[in-house]
Amino acid sequence: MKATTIYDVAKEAGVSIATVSNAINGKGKVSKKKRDEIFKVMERLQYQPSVIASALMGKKTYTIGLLIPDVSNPFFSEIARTVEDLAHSEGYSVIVCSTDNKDDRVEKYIRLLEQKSVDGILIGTGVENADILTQLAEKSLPIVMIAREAVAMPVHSVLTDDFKGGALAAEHLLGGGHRQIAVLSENFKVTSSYERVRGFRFALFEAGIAVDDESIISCDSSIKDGKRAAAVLIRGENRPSAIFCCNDLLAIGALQAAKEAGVRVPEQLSIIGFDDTILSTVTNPALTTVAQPMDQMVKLAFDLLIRSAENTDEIKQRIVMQPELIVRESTSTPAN
Amino acid sequence: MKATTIYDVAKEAGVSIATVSNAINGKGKVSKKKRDEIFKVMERLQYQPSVIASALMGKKTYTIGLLIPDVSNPFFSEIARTVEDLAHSEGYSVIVCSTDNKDDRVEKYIRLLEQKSVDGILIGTGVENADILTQLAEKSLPIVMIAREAVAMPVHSVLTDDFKGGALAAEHLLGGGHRQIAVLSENFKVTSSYERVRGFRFALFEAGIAVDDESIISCDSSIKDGKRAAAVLIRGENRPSAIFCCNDLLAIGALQAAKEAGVRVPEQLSIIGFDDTILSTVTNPALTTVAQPMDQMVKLAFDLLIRSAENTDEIKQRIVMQPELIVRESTSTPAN
DNA sequence: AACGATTTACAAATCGTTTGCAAATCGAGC
DNA sequence: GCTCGATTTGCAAACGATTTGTAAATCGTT
Repeated sequence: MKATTIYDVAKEAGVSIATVSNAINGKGKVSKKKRDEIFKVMERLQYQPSVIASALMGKKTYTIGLLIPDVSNPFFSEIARTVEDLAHSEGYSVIVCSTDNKDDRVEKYIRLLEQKSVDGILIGTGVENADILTQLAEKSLPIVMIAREAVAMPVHSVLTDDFKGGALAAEHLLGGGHRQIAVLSENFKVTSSYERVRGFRFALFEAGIAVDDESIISCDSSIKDGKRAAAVLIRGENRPSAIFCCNDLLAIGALQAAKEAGVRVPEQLSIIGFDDTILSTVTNPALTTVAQPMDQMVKLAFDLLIRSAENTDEIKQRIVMQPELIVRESTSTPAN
Repeated sequence: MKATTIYDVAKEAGVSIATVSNAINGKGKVSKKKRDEIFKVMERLQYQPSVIASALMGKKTYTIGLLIPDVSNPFFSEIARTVEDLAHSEGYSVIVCSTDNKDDRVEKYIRLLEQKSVDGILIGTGVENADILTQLAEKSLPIVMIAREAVAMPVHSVLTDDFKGGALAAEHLLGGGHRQIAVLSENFKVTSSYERVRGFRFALFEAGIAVDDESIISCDSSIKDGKRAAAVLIRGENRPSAIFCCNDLLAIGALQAAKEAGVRVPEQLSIIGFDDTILSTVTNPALTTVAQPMDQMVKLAFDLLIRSAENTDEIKQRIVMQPELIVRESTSTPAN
């Protein structure tokens, strides 16, 4: 059975389609009597305007895209959920795209979203070449980067002060008396991780502590890889008394490596994560970590996205939020 | 700058739009010479056909909807990721909708997806009234339920034998010598949970063990609620030696309640979960749980969805998969 | 009753595709 | 060179909405 169209409603209500359209959108004047009649018919026929057709006439599609590395990663699935709630409350739907941080996927998905005429794209994954974003900007497709740096790109962005976050972690460890400290990082191409490590090292440097390069390991962002990398750190000849991990996944890997090696956390080894995902509350010991105010960030980013749909060529904003240290159980003063 | 349309390509290539369309879709015959010319122009102009316009002509939108209770819940975010990968590999995008198990949301989101002319909907959340599904079936909008029962509904479904899963958990606990057993369940309106509990109790019944009603608690599906509910069980006068939780979230709540009450898991209390999410590998002790073969299930469901788009009014299938017990560290023989 | 001033309703054009059918082109056979 | 199928191409009508300009209906005044 075909869906009912505006023609069916018009015929049934004895008016023209223009009048039905006006009644629905509250545009031109429609007498109360006809309007009531039209709504009654719409109700009876279960009429629902086709978003497709009205999008073709240049109206919005009420759909936005969300680009993230991986929805099944708790950090991003929490973002996705917040985006979704915000979006739905304003009548939008969201198409989720997991890029696995692969550049070609980023590009492919952006093209796809463009073809589908989304009203905007929220990007929470790294973007290599600014070209594609410039093209979209020219087509005035709103884009907002979230939790990722976007230097020299024609887009709004809202992110955390990752450098500061790294420093926060360093200060906490320093305060606990740690001197032998290692770092577990995601691939340095991920700017947020790079900044975190930079901030971390800077704070240590200021305190007169050096981190030798062998104690900084970078690997893929997964529990498994974190575990493997942490294992070599732990088995190494001068085992660190603390490990700073660029995200919670890596920190959990480290926790597992420690457990397997029989070293107790936090008594023999302190571990600190980043992101404050649900995972960090679930481990035992619970993970000390650095939190980003994600809900606020997402809200800001979403508003920016929707607003910039109306108000294009406005100056691109770069909003940076402050991270916060969340002390739980995985860190302490070193035993020695 | 406006996007390039099929007209631009046609004019530039010196042919009609019909020919361009044919060249793209490989429909009517187009001479090699013109086809090459057309593709060259498309390349040069960066032409991308508008999905909107072609959808209006009755073609597919290459978009599907995914209805789940909550993307930020690891069980569902893992499903979402699998769906997404499958979808993208076939050129589809997926709109994710979190329903929080609220009936009105389910209905609202389905209507929304319908308006947007998605090619199909994958439902992983409970649906109260079959009416709405019947309507969609009449409009021949393909629907597949996943991990949820759909009795008397005109849709395909692929799910786990939850009854069996519950029994598996019971047998494991029984094998460990437990006799004093409690159950932590999600709201019984969630059919999968209901079945799990039913299967669990049945297996105990067959072994001659009874679970008194006070030892079966149902609450919202979250760590916090699980913790609260488990706490009363643990503090109760005759503390169980084992708790069967209908999903991993509740099990983690139980784990936390135990930790807080100072009872050791699994020495003093065994806890078993359900779903085998990433969370169950992260806790300490790692969670014994019942796994559903989600990847397979999602693949099956997706294929059913896409295939039933072509082949409508085919008989509705109900595929049921077998659950598997995953023994980790949170269960053991009771201490007494 | 007739007038202009307002409302209200409508017909037609438009958005960017697909598609059935007619027109044009082509190659081959005589 | 002409005719006849076969093959390519293009025209024009959808698809389901929005929007604009204009005609018709309504209203209040005199």
